[in-house]
Amino acid sequence: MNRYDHKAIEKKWQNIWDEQHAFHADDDTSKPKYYALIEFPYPSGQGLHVGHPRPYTAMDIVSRKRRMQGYNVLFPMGWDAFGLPTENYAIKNKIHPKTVTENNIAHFKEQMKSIGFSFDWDREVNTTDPNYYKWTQWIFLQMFKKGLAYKQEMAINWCPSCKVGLANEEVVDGCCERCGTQVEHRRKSQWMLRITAYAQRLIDDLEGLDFIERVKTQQINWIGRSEGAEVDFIANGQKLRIFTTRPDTLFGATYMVMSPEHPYIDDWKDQIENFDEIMEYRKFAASKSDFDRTEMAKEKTGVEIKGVKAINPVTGTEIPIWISDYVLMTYGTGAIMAVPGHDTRDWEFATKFGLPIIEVVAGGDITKEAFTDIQTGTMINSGFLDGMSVEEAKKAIIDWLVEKGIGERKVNFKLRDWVFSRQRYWGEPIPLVYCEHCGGWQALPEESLPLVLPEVESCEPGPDGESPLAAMEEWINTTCPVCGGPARRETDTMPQWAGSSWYFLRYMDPHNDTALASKEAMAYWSPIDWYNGGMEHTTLHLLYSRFWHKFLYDIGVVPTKEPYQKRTSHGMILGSDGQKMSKSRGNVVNPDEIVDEFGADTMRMYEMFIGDFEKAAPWSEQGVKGCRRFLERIWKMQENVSEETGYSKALEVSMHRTIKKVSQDYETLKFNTAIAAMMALMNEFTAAGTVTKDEWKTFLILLNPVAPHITEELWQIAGEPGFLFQQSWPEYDEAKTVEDRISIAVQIMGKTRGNVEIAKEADQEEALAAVRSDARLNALIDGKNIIKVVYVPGRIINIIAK
RNA sequence: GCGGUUGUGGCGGAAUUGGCAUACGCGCUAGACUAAGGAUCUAGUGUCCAUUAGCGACUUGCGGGUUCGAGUCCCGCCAACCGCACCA
Repeated sequence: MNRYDHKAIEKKWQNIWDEQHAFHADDDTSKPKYYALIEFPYPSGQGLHVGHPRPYTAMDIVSRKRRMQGYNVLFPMGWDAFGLPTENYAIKNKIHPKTVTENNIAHFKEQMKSIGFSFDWDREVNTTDPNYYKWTQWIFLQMFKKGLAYKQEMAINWCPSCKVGLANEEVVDGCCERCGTQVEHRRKSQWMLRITAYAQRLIDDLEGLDFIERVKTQQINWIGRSEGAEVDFIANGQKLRIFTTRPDTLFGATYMVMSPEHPYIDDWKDQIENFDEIMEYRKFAASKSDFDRTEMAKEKTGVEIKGVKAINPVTGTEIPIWISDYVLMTYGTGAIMAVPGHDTRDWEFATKFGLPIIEVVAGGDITKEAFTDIQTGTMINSGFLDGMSVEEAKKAIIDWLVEKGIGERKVNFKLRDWVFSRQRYWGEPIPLVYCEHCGGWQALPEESLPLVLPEVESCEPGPDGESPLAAMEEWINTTCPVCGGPARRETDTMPQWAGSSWYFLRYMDPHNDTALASKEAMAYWSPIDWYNGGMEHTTLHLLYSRFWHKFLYDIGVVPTKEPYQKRTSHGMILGSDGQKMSKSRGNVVNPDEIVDEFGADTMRMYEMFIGDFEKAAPWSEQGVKGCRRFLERIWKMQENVSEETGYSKALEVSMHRTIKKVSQDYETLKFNTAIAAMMALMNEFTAAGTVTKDEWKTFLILLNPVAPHITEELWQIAGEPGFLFQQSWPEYDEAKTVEDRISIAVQIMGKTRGNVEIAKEADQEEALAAVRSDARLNALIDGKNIIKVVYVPGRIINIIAK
């Protein structure tokens, strides 16, 4: 027996798989299909991180198992390669981002190959490839044509020193990450995608999908549907519309609050007595993010608008109008009615500024805090609503508002439209031109796609924060596709999210140049059977891609309403100090070193054994060694395989039980317990001293998805024909998963006092008899009156005796 | 703050979903083999008490409750982690 030389073995099998295109998915419609997907990575300069292989190995296990179960499996890989870090790296090192991307991809690919994933490399996609982003642009154009893409003024983070727009991530404590300058908000006209038009469907269609619950609830909460009403107040003689979820409390509205950005403020400039103060506050609010502005714990700030008043439409009372940063222009109507008696934020605000608080729902003590309970309260001080429950009052007031023509029922969503413009180079060009003559934005003809990203000398943004493309006059100046006159190209690019919103469709038919994928390929492969990814993508990528897919469904491009049938999520791998791995903490583990020293199979196994797949787990070098030891013991076991066939009597139950356990655990993300079960079986093999050929073969097949190289090698050494990865998944016999005689726990008065061995199908009488025949246990109940016996077959017998 | 989640030995974690808490692995202790062991094998290993011995007591973040029986269900606390819309 040779020693276990992981390097030679792994290289050997990886080459064989490559040469044979062993994991290529045919469009073979005679077999049932299985589409397993993991989120394609952003190929960063740091290379693969030990966190990446965790989900990849998990879905690789599922894919390898499915192939053995007779499925035609699509398990693809690609690159989500546009984005900010590449561009910043390119600027800093004066290398073209395309070159940076190519290098990073080559590195990632080599690393992935060394881990032995069964990806179908013939279907690799790359979002920065013009043949790919041609279709990203095509989808955008369809959205534009359907009115789902529109331009709007939006605030962006602006570093006045670097003269560049910043991503939220590049803003640390309100300052620029690179130079530390205080970040300002600038308004800029941006392309937006109307995801809000799909808000209700994005909630409704979750039903029937096999997504883990926390993903569903997180998406539902993010979309944030709330039912309420819009009501017109009269402010400074004109209608000022507000949204409220508590129209029942209208009688308690003692003042109004507007967002500092509300356009009425400018309209009222001449009436407002303290306009300068208002403008100052607006500037102050603009320096903060929405996140900071809405933070509950912070001290409330605000300014009263002097010189203008509002009228409460139900009481006719004149009330003051304030501005405050906690009211956002992006939610509702940008103005609220404040009911300090029954809203926590309003209560704090009113208390701080000495505004009146009126109780309109009885049941709490509004001198101490706002009473917000909607179940138990009764309406008071509310005219015709008095005596009603909150629920009844909501209906009654909305009917009243509708009748008077000053309000209506309204459903609002927290979800906001998607800011789709970036003033950056390394992204898909937006295929639109602006034509003065035609008076607006015009779509490029579809035949002219892709609109290729022009070569630039430098991808640094322009002096006013415009896209680097804005400096390319030759490229910008073009002709209008409608009138043929002069027109200018859009210089903003798309965000990285664009390419990742439909990549799973491209895998179905990656080389098609007449459609994003053929109808046949999509009909066969849709939907994705299992998509695993990080929880951090739940409310952005996962939601964005569902939105795009629904749009494509509406225009008849894709065959299903939803892209993903099943969604699961993995936990993060932390550094050995329990902290998130990061260069600055110095706790990053490089997978190459693990593969080199211990082997890919060891690393794959350790990443699956490290803990609950869905939870974060800290890396441990000792744990890696433990897995390596297990593989060494398996390697040695090859010497103890007999010529006998079938399962031996001594191991029969364990074999069936382990097949059952491992088969189930691979389906339910319990990879750690599947491996534990195989370790336990291996311990039994060791204790038995020898195993039959069939026991060995079954064991190798079960382990193959986790450790594909060593098992394939051992299969060959055992002289078995064919490749291991082409074998059939083993079956088990349920009846043979339990011993004939089993041990059950005996409790007396609820305390565990011992065990008795009984037949597996024994009834309560027999179980009790067994307890009686055990002298020690019997002594505890002898002479006592048995009041109650609880017998759970196969588990426990509990005897209550006095 | 809002939303999502987690809390079990020295460590990673397991527990058929209300039924023998601590499977499996790591670490540790002792022994074997050895020139050597940071290799391998064997045995032991929750805490406390007792030790000629156990039918002993306690234990799943903290405090209550339901139940024959609670890590699991209910109520109230505490702590930690993830996301928050231009990172991917």
